[in-house]
Amino acid sequence: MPKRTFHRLDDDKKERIMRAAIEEFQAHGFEKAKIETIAQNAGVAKGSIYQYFDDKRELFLYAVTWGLEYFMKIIDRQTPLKDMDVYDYFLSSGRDRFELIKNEPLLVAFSTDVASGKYGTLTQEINNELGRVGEEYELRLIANGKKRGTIRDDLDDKVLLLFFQGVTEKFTMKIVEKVKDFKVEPTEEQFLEMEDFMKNMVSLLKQGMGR
Amino acid sequence: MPKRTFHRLDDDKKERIMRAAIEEFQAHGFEKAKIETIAQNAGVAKGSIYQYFDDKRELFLYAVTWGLEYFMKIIDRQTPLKDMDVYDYFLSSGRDRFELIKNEPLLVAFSTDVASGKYGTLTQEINNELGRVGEEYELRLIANGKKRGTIRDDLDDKVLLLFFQGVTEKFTMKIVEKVKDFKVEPTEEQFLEMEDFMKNMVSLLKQGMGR
DNA sequence: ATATAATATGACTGACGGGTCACATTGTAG
DNA sequence: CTACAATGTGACCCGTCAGTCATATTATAT
Repeated sequence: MPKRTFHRLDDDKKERIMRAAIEEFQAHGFEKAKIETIAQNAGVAKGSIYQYFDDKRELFLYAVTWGLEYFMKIIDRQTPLKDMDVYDYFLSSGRDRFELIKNEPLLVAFSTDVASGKYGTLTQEINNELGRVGEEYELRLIANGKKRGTIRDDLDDKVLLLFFQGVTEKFTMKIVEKVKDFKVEPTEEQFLEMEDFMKNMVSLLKQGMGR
Repeated sequence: MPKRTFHRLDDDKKERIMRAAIEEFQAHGFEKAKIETIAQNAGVAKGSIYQYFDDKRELFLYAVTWGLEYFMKIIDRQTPLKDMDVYDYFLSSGRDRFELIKNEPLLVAFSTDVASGKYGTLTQEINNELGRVGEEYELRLIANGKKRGTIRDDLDDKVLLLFFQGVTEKFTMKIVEKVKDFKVEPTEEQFLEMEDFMKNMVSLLKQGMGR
């Protein structure tokens, strides 16, 4: 969707522009984000931005997909998408996720906002597609769990999915929030705290809060 | 926060203005919402809006609190805030909540968006205050549950709170979404479906998804 | 009925920023 | 080195709309 000219840029410049864009959109939202500021922070002229993208909307949309693809690459490298048990889903990739949030807090925060629908109709298509893909994978996790007998089979998959999503999203948000407080390098202690947090979440997923 | 002039208006006019504002903000977001449109839909002149409010921001902020107070009145009338069991929390007030969403879909959707942080820094203060109040009540529910022995006591209240919020928020959102599909008056059948949905949620809260 | 205050109105203004464009700079081919 | 294409640049243009204000209307007081 960006123009040919953008693709011909060296990777450094491309990345500088995308990060500047994401930073600006994340800080001020779509409407109040200024192209001028993005250009300045990326070290290019305002006019150049329009050599690369038709308009603000396109720049934004590409920033979203750029961020997603960036994650895809990392996540694919980290956690092979084997069919695993729901309860292992987060635990197994806990350290990786923690690293990702720690190393790319801006990208994670931006993507979280996009996913939560903060950009309204702008990202509707992307969200639909993304939701579909995510759901597909999670539904497979649930189906697997039912087969293995680790998930109760008296409830509809859709209901279980909602439950699973509700819990995991909320906990992920909490972690993102926590990581923001790490002014410097997080300690091993902080990681252990996070791991404990994850274990509690999994325990709640599994056993619920009843007694 | 609105000017004296606004408070002197008859209730009809006040309500017309607030609903027009909420409709516009909900449809287009803060930045793209036009004062002119709000004025027209409320049947007043644009200049009049500025007799009532200092600026757009104030109008928006008051619309948020107006919506909340509107809810407070209804909810207070419906569900007396007695100390009840967590698991009864939603079930007991299910029909009332359903009615509310059915009768005031716009207000519910707007408030949901505000609560989910869709308006960014604009509503930060309100959200903080609201979050504090809500959490206080929910923590009391959790503490009660622990005392009664209906909630496991091996986990931190904060963790249980997160779990509870994650599940209930997601399910509430789903209901809001479903209600939007009722083009006309919802049937008893639809209500029963909703009730069943609630029961499943409570069951998941209680027992989790493990087997 | 007249004066005065309060409120209603919509044409107008000014700021803002997305997008353009004429010109400058750099890259490439012959 | 020259010509031509591709890319870079930022001053400028122009639509939009929040907010103003001079004037009209309505309410209140005497």
